[in-house]
Amino acid sequence: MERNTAQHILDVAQDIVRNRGYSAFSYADISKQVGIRKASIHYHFPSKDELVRELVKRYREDMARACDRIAQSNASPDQRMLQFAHLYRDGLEDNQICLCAMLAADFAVLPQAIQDEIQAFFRETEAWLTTLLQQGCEAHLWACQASVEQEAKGLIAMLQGAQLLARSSASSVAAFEQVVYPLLTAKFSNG
Amino acid sequence: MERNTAQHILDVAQDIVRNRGYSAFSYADISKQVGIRKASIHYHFPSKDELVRELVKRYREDMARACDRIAQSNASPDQRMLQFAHLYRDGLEDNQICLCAMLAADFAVLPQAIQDEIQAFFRETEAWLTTLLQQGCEAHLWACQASVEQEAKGLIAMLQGAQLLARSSASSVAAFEQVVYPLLTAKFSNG
DNA sequence: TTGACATTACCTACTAGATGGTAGACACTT
DNA sequence: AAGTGTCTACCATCTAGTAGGTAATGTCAA
Repeated sequence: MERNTAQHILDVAQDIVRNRGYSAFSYADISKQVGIRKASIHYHFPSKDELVRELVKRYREDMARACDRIAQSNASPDQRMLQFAHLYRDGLEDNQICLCAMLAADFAVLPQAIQDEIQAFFRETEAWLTTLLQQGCEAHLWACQASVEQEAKGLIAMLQGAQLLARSSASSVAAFEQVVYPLLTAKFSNG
Repeated sequence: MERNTAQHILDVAQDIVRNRGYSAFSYADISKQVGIRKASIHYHFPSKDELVRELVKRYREDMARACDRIAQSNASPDQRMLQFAHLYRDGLEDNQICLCAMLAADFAVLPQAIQDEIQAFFRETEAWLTTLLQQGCEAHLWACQASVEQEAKGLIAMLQGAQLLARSSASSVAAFEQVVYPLLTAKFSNG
């Protein structure tokens, strides 16, 4: 049925991890949802750690692609900022938070290789957002109070935090939007 | 040896949960660190869910007390804001994030009773910070761009997010401080 | 003061079920 | 014949939770 079982496994694993965290997901869960036996998952991913490492790697690449798409659109910096925020909102529709935010919470129980992937993810995202902020500053669309790097870190912290807190709300998406969008348009709007 | 074993169990459990999350902590872990047998923990807390529910309840009360202490000090609103931020920084010294932020990540696997406690925690914290922001506005120490409530939600999101992301850094405390304090003093400082 | 009973706080020993992972057989394609 | 992808059946280990016993302490009436 599935053309590519390995990808299907990763899809399901991603759903579960983003929803319940690293420690609360098991091969049995994946097995049920993918429709193959537990042992067959080990054929594609020898160990749980391997699986999650590849999962984060893929997620990192997906995020990079999504950011590239925003950067290559001919939208204005402030519109790009909104599109970037959308990336964080979208997952909440299925009560999912950013994979790497979830794994940052589980950081203490992760093997080194996965920790490295997560750090790389945040480094890349910060770098991308820093560039965008810089562009907006240079176009005199907004002014940065602190350094551009700090502002980028702060923004990502706010987005990830809003996402995290939103899921304890009855309607996650609405909670996220009510916090993030007013603050964002107040700061990064050309009126 | 321990005067109050129940409190000792909660102390250890809090350490573990704030560090590794809900799903990655077990009665065996507590047993080792407290120095009593697994079965004895069940004497004090009949089930894992009971234990965590009481844990969150106690944490919520502790947080309320800490906020009260700040509110009753005769510091200025901007100094109070910094003291509030300190609450989030302090845990990071032992690589611990806010208990309720961790449990917000694990939200999907928690029983209803614990979910309710967590929601109550965030509601209370938001209400407290809203009051502080309002006081600063009225004293003309700062201006709120969005509504005071939204600003409070955004601030807590930023603090929780910064805490979460900081733990994937080599030196968590420094990472947190570098993000939070410049932004905070830029926004809420009377110069 | 003493004997009877209850309570507290722990223990050992156990259960059923879940966990990640392995061994080896079985089709099916190339 | 070789490789691919799946299966059944199994393993050791860990999980929360239970049953039942034990020693120490408290309570209270005769």
